[in-house]
Amino acid sequence: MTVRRRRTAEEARTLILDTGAKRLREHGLEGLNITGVAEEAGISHATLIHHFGSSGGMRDALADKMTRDLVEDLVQAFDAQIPTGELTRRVFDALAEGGHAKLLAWRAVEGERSVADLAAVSDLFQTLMRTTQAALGLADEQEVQRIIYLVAIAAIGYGLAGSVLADALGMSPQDVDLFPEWMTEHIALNE
Amino acid sequence: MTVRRRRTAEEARTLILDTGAKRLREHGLEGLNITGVAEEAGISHATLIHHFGSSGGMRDALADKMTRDLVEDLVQAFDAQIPTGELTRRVFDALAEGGHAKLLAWRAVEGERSVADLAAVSDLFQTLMRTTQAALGLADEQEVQRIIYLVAIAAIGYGLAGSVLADALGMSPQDVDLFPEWMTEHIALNE
DNA sequence: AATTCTATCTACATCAATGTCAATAATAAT
DNA sequence: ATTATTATTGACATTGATGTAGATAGAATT
Repeated sequence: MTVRRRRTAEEARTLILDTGAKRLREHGLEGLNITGVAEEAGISHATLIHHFGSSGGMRDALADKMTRDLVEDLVQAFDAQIPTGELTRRVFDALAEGGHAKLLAWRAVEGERSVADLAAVSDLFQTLMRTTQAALGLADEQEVQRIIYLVAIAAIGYGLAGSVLADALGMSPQDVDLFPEWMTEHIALNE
Repeated sequence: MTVRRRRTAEEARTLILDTGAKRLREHGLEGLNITGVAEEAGISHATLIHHFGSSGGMRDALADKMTRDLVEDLVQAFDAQIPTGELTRRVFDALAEGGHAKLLAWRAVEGERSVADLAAVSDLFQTLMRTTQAALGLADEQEVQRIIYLVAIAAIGYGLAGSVLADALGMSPQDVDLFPEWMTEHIALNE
């Protein structure tokens, strides 16, 4: 009766996951029900189940996709030949935007799986170890490891609660904006 | 017919919220349904609604309670006369344990309200500004502010993904354990 | 002992979300 | 053209969670 738009399976999956990511950003975890996602995507919920098997299947696929996106963003931030201050800023920005921090929060609060399941994350850290070691001219591997760890956890905290904490502290937007550069100088010069 | 245990309203609310906190820790957000909480608390779900009005009412009350607990833990960490390295460790520990990080993740992923709504958090930061300024002997208020901000976001990231990231980085347990002290020295000496 | 208060329960009603199934239609292949 | 494939849908069944209402039973007060 009605005209049906028939997508390839790939297109359909992409449409659904994009809609899911949007709803996670805008409505939180409650937005990730197949009924709501299907409605916003303009398809029936049965179609959604057809492509992902179940509600949980969709969420797992979404988490995988978002994790890949996050790692991709980070890799891109590291690829460029840029000063370490700018690099720190990019990592912070990567975590703060696009719902990446919400992805981490989501997986943390659910408990089961986590972002670091992905082998790409470990690879990323390996690359980062070498890059940082070269950039900072540090011989001490443990020192490099700790600095990366610090930047990583700080970036996550920043993405998750950075703006809220800045408000509570009474930091000006300029201060927040300059924070990554300040942090880089502050922690790197001390060697 | 059956024997009924009749608690005071206060006792009942405490029982319910404690059970809710436990379920959040062990089962994630899905554990926070009134049916499940009531069952684990050994009461009927109607009783739960009687005390909190609705499912959302219970969750709000739980978030409030957990926020108060978190602030209380932090205040306690700051009260003692201890070296700043130990202080950083306590902040990190406070965030990592007791589901505090999960509370933050939960509120972040839901979006609406946030921990910093509580006036106590701002008060906490005011106190902390003075304490830190005195302890580090720093005159520059902005510098103090940035250091506190750094410790705060790092502690949150640590509580949320610290162990997972440490694994991905290949850090030894000892390294993770010594990290707060290292961080304190590293960021404070540079002035 | 009688009365009041209200925490607690059982039973019921409702609603939303998940998942199944068979039919349909768009596209590709023959 | 015919056939095969499968993305898509509407209708239905099921389940679980939320909330309501009236009855019941502890505990305090009078």
